[in-house]
Amino acid sequence: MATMKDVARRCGISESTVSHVINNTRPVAPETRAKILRVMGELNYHGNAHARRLARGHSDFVGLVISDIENPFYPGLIKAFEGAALQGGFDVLLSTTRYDADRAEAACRKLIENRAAGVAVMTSSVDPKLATLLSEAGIASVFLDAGTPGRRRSRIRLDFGTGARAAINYLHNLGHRDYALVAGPQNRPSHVAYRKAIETVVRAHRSRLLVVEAPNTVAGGEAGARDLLTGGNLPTAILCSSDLTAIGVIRTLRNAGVDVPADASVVGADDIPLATLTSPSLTTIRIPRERLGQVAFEVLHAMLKDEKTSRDETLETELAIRESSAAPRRRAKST
Amino acid sequence: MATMKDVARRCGISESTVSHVINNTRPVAPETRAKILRVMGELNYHGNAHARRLARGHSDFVGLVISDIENPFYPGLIKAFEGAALQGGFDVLLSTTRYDADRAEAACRKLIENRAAGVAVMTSSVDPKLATLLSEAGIASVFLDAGTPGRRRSRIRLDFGTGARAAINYLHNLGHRDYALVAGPQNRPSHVAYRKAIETVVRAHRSRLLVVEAPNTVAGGEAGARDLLTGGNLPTAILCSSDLTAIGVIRTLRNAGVDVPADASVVGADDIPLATLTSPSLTTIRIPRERLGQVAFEVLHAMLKDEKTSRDETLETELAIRESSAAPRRRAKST
DNA sequence: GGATGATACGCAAGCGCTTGCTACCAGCAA
DNA sequence: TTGCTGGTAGCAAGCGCTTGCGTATCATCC
Repeated sequence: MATMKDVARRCGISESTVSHVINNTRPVAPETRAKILRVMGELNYHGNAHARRLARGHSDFVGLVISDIENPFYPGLIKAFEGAALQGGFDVLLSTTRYDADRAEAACRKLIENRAAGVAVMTSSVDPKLATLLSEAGIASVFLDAGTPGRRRSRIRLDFGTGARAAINYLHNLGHRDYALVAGPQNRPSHVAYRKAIETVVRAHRSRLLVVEAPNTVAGGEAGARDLLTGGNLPTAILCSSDLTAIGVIRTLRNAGVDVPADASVVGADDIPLATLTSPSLTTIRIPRERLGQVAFEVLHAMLKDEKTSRDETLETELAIRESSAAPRRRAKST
Repeated sequence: MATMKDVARRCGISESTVSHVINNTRPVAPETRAKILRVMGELNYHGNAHARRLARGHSDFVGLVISDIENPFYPGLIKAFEGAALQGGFDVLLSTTRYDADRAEAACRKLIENRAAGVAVMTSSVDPKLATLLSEAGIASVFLDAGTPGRRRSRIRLDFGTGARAAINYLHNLGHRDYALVAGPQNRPSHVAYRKAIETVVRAHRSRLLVVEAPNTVAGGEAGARDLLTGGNLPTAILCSSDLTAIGVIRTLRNAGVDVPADASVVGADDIPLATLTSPSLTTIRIPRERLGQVAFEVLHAMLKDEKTSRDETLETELAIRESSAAPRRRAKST
């Protein structure tokens, strides 16, 4: 494969001029430039990114670490992050952890070895070790709902409170007083935060809240719903840790002869694309994943421009009202 | 950031020995090795991937080019490809084209500049230019349903025939004789192939087939269904170019008072994850996307091991039977 | 007519690693 | 003693590019 030296030789000029033409980094006589460009075509020259990055001493990579690309929450986030990165002149290096701490660490090491300019860790739970690892390598990083901002390290938090308040207010106005929460695994910070938000708001409304815990999947939702059904006295409104859980809940309720939303309202979380496609479509607490991806990059970018910067952003969740919620049949519509 | 030279100096030995310890590429005395390892820890040393790749003259990157990560067809493919690549000791560089030819070309250039060992182009349509570009750069490549295999270039084809035959046989046995196809945009090779497969099989059964064309989306399915409804005499079985289309079709039919599957059976294509989650869940012609991802890497891998190799694989589609199909109500169950 | 700026380019020292070649030192057989 | 061999490790030439510094040329201006 042709190198810059080949091009230079064939043009009868020095490598540096070729380099300057390629990078537009100092003026070059039009004829010289034209000749270089022509010869580059003739030799089918393609720059060597490794050599360039080595010589420059830094790369244009930003890392994005996620849990699992098959989790419908991520594609939108990735797309937004990638879009912002591309626009900012960066390439993204994507790593998946599959919810495995070792893989997460390996991913970070890989990013360090690639001298990524910055790394966004958007996994559902993060080992604090990672933050240290990246910090010690002097790489700017941003974490989702984890760690504390500091030197070259930022954080983005999801405020479940806004969405939770909107949801409970909405349900309350419909006449609901009796809630259940199918909470996700309580070893994931986001699920803890979500649960806490719901509990706080429900308590403020002096309503009842029954909490069951279940994996963050359709099957988990089914299991959670079975738990609720066997408990007797099904709450009229069921909040879920994710949309997948909500789908499982709805399916199980319907199979048990419970109509959704007439007998029970079900509210999901995330607002994954499929939430609009199910029937009934899902009322859900929306996590702004596109915004999250975009902000993640912006935060990194800001940290790159100013070494001292560190940010602590908060993104609000909101309620998307669709068909899976309605006024309860069992209960009167006033306090 | 500490370099190999720093480590070597601090150990009082040469760089080459450090390198050999890191790569396990020649025996080193145990004490020396231990010392090096210790010092690497002390200095917080992380190898420089750029320098390594430059020195080695090749990278361990394989490229994966896809259309749009938000298309639910891709995540499973990506995951399988990545899994296989990781196992094979490669890192994957993911690029998305957003269905844009310019971006596709830019992606390939980027991969060339990164001296990717191989590139899998799994976009829904590919510009032949890309194949040339990669070939001329001497990079092994594999394309989905495009181009012809050749020097350092392979192909994977989807055989829609198997799935189409299974679907029509199944529907025929249920008593269907009157079909519609909501075909995707006929400028995409895969949609052309799919349509052709369906047409061939239906003709062999001497049944009727009405074809309408619509975008490959939920909205497209809705439009397609409206076309069918206004045509009067709705066919009893409707095949769709994708699962999203099928969802749109079902939704529109139901809104028009047509019961699925009692009045009309609807069959999707792809078998995206959500196909099991809708109600009714989707009978669909399954594209083995995990297998596709895995085979794509294997084909590349084979080409890397043997420069002369070129492969032409065919992957069969199959029928996944779920709730959106049943015997037609309108028509007797015999010929 | 020499000083002065532009303008256009070459030189060469890296960037941090890999790797073929060579060197040294036992230990041992001839 | 000489010559091998096996175990260790150093030397130095790259890999292909970037970039600070320096130089040559030439029109311009008192």
